[in-house]
Amino acid sequence: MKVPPSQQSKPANQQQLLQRLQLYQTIAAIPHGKVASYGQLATLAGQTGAARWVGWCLRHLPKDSCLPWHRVITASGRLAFPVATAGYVRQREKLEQEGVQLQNHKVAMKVYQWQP
DNA sequence: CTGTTGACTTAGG
DNA sequence: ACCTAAGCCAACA
Repeated sequence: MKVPPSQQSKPANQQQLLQRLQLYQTIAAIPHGKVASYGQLATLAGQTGAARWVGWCLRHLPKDSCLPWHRVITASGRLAFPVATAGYVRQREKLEQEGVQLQNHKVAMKVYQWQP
């Protein structure tokens, strides 16, 4: 059965946009001085198992975004950026600025991980 | 439409 | 604790 393009115009695109917005909202909810993992955020945003998608969204974040992207780290407590890269340094500075200390390039998740 | 890619995760060795 | 392999999802060529 054929459907005119006018009627099958998809909110699918809009739905995906809403998913991203919900992700942004979730990230914005991370308290000052706390951190969350990619997988954790994916789950909270309703996209369980989409940790890599979260990474994609952050990479494509608008430059003027005010999201606390620096509070997002890997599940093992490491920063997603390779050590000694510009991104790593920026994120680490912002975290330490909030009182989140790193030891051996790792964050103590037991202490700093956000628990909603 | 199929194949790659990546700011990831988890289970095994 | 570190390395590898496989799984995961959306975006992109």
